[in-house]
Amino acid sequence: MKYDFAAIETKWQKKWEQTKPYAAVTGDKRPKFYGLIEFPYPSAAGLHVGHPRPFTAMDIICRKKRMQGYNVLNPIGFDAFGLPTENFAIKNHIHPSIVTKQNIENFTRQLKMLGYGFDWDRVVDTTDPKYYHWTQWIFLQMFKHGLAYKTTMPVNWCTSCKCVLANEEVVEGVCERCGAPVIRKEKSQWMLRITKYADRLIDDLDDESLDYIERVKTQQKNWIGRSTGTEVTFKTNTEDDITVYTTRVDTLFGVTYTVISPEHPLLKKWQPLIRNWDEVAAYQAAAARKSDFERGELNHDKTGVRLSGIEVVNPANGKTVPMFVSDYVLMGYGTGIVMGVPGHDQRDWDFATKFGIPIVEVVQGGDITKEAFTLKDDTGIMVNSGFLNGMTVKEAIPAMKKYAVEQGWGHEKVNYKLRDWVFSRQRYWGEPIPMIWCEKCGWVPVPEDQLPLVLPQVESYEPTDDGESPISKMTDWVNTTCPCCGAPAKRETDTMPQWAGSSWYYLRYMDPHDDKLPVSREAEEYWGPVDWYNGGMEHTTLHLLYSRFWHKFLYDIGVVHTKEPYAKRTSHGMILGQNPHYVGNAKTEEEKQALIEKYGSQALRPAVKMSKSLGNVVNPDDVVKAYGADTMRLYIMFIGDFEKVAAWSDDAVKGCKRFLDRVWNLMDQAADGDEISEKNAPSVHKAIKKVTEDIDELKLNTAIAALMTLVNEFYANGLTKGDLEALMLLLSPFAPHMVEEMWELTGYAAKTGKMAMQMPWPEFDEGKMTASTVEMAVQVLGKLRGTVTVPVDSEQEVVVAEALKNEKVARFVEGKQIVKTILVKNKLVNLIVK
RNA sequence: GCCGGCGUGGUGGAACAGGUAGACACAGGGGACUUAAAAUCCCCCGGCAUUGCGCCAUACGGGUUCGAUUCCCGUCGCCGGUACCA
Repeated sequence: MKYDFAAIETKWQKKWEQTKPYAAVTGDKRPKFYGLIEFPYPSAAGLHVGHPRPFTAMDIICRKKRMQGYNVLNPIGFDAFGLPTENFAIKNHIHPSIVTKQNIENFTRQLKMLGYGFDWDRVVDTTDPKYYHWTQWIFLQMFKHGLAYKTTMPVNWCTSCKCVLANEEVVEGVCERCGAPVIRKEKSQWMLRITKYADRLIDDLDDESLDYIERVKTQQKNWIGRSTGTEVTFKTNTEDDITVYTTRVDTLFGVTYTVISPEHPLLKKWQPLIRNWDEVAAYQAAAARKSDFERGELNHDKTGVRLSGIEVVNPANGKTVPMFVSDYVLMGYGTGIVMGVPGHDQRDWDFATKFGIPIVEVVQGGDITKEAFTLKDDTGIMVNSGFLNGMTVKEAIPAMKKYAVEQGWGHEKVNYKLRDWVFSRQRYWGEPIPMIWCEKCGWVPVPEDQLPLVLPQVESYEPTDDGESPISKMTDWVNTTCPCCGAPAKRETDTMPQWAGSSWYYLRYMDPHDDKLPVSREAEEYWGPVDWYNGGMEHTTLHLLYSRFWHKFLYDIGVVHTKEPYAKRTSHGMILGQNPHYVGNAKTEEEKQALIEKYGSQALRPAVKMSKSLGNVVNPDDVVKAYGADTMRLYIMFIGDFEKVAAWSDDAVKGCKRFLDRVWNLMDQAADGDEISEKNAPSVHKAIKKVTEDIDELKLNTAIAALMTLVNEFYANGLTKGDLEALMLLLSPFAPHMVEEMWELTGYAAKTGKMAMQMPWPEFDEGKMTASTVEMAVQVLGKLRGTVTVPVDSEQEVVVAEALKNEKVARFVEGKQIVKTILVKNKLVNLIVK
């Protein structure tokens, strides 16, 4: 009988649809396991082969957990608000809600086609008012707790599209879509005070119960960017003192100037005192015109203007130094004013060199005529620094800090790179922010019993010329009355960013139909926290940080009972496509040269990111059609180390199909006998151990290799039905459709009354894993000279005696003395001769 | 620049509390079965020497060790994140 994957997969998918073997039961007595994958954005292009990698891995983990007796929650949903859908809708003149509905239907079809064991009764869709009701509710709680506020701040403004862009939409200083320059524009925006949680977001990462891969923790910490330094106050010749922030207070004696950011409000106040005001004002205006890109990434050339008439006094030595305005000082970090220590900070060195400012050495160890000496370790000794002279930098920092505190002009200060979260988007396809502006009462929340505040239907959802959300044109909707005083008032027309809906969706899966709370206490206490969350590296900073922040807030207001949302976080690597311009494909030297000339370093890579323009996109539909879902699942796991990038290969897929064919054909060869055969016992038990452990460690590629090895053994040794039964159970999480069909055909379904996926996971017996003899390596002076077969656990004398019988070994030992013998039990013996 | 990570056959990749490098697979070669092809089954497959009994091989150069892909120091190259954060 042939392995007819198409018919088999359709048959079993239908059966699972009807019998719902993947339903999660809240409150069940079995131990719970909540396995989560990042829900997809339902794009018009459909599922990409990148999706099945994490989805299949988590599906396998969850299937094994079910067989091990766990009550498993393995949910799926759709992160459906956002720009791509809105842009698609604008281009094709279809309402975003219709586009979304179609895309979700297509994704659902594809996900079911791949045989995932999702609980389809718990699907979450972020654009469903029943869902965003609670997204809005959480926002209101944040507002009530002082975590949401509105403020004016610069945003990215596309000069051609005339609209506000998210940072991700600005690529190298121009608009991602139209290529026009992007400038900064002041706009009033809703903000979330994530900075208030900065310390907890860092410190809780070190909790022992939190199992995140190391690079994720590091990235979170770097993003928050906590640094401990000192704030130092300098007196000036004006009525205002200035304060600077520094992490190198030890270098205070090396200060030769100070710099103020062009946006600093003090400049305006000092206008009458600044003798070259015209020059300064011109510099300010020029800086404001520059995009962040010009100011930062592109151009590190230092510019600036000296403030004529302003002088400041270094509190450490009483010396008077000048002040400059320069855009290398950021208003948003520290105090917006820095002290210039050109001897020991490269940026300051560049600036001082350009403006002819003196450079003073206060830490010995470098050559400050060539570059700044910035080392912070013990190699530098303090000089030209009064009472600090002779100390190392490490000693000088606390000494100076202590002195500054005593003198009353300095104190320790912690700073963060993390800024508050810009939460407004002037776009249509997002959750309306449920706030009302009243001239008398200010910002008033929409009463909770009026939630959800449904996104109104508009005629045009294109961005408006003035940069306001398209909803602002809906005067019927915008004009309302103040819930507080009843006076005429206006609704907020900004919507939330795409990050909003994804910040708490994992909670909704626990209790998806609740209409009183985002999640009931009962469901959350049973299912929380997520036991295992896998997602892409591209989400390890923002999404992870945002959702951890929301979760901590919900913890504070008593909605959830854990401090962290996810107990364990892993990440998968991207799937790359074959590079059509790879030099390796070239037949002749000339062709090679031509490719390198045309595509540069791109031509040197065998695999690159899939893209339509390169024509290397693989569609899961095509793979499933040609080889079946089980082959697709197997291949995407076999492709390589789960955490690393991997290149798709059409050829290699065939190998996985061949393997499944070989498994299928074993049905004809299995001899009677319900037990695991004695001959195969060591192989079977080793395979059980390997597959069990590898799934837990996310090493799905070697788990599959172990199954392939087992099948090869069966072909070599023959097998019983009992051997085949063990193989079917081990393969069931990987190739569920085929295994269920085999389970039925071999009579196990009738005998047990269960599907294979409902059987207990096989247990291995350590005692049955080893044969009676073992092959050991024999080394002479550390070099392999032969192998011997000896009884398991043989003593040294036995192994050595046997080893010396080996002709080759004997030759290398001949005429020499064995001075030492190293034995690694059942593995090798190393003879040291002289 | 800074912070992570990685460099193993023609290819994807195994093996790292130091212990037979190249599991498993793809591509390639040979054979069996076929009128033939596909499919299937069996064998070979790092390099150089030789016709098996040797030498060299885990980016490169050192070190520790009986023994290093694995640990340490240095160099080169690639990938990801981040970037005038004082």
